[in-house]
Amino acid sequence: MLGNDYKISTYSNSSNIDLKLFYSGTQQCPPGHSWGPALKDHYKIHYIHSGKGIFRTINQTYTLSSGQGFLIYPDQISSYAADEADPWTYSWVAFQGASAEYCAANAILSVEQPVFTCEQDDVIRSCIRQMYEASQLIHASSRDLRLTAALCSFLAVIMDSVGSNVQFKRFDSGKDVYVSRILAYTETNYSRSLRIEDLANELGLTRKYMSSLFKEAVGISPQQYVFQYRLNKARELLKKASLSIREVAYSVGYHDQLLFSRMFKKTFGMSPSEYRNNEYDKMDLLKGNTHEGTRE
DNA sequence: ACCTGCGAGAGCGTTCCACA
DNA sequence: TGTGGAACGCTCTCGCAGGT
Repeated sequence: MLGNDYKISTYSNSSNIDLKLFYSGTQQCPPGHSWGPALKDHYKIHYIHSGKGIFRTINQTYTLSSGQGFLIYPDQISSYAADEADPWTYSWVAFQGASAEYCAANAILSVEQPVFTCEQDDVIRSCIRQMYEASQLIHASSRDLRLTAALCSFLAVIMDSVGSNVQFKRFDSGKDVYVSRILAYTETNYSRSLRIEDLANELGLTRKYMSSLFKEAVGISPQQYVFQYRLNKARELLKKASLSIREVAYSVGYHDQLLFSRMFKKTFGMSPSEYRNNEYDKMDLLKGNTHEGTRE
């Protein structure tokens, strides 16, 4: 798996909507091997085992070598290229889901700061190997759990490493503890009726002060965050044919399907059923035009 | 089963200001 | 610097009616 040859694995563990592993692999790149400039519709982390190369975003160019990595954000133009003299060997992991952004933020990565250093090459290799081995399992349910577990391990290794050498802002000051508690509370209570006032009481703050703290740290108000979190969850749930629109609405905290449809359309420009039909059309296209193992 | 339009009330964010 | 009270305007939520 991780020798000089490369193998590519594509997965379809659709049962975990919080964090979904798309594909992963390892490649010893030929000199000058490049990708982009282009967009991706998911998160993708590259980790460099050896050699050198360049990663470019819209604002920055990074020269990277072994022990470093970079995160490509969805819908952000980027490109990368292996060095002509000393091309890199890297592993990549592509993922998506409602928790993906949260994981990126916890790894102290951002669109402005997408590069990290991680000295745990062996552990990273082990995680990639686990993903590959899990993908070979026959039973879909246990395979999906193991794929997600391997992805979580991979992200945890990066979080640990980045967190240990970072000079950026972390959730450890008094204010940020409040913010992280608000985030956690939202993510565990989004499916039931959730009042900002109650949340403020829970934290022992006034609604006004809590909102200002949250907005200062996250950039949007608590209500907006809950709103976006619910609708992103709904989008994932709508991809499941077995759930009716009413059930999806109820699952993400909207006890009124009518209100849910209205909010969904306001946010995404189409009704929940239109969104679902679009997703099915996309899946039909993919089934007809692609084949396993060719995504990188 | 699902979507749209409308109106009313409740909840929320923001601003200004004050206090410890 | 951290916190909160009052007030105001905006947005969300809810309920109803009607259409596809």
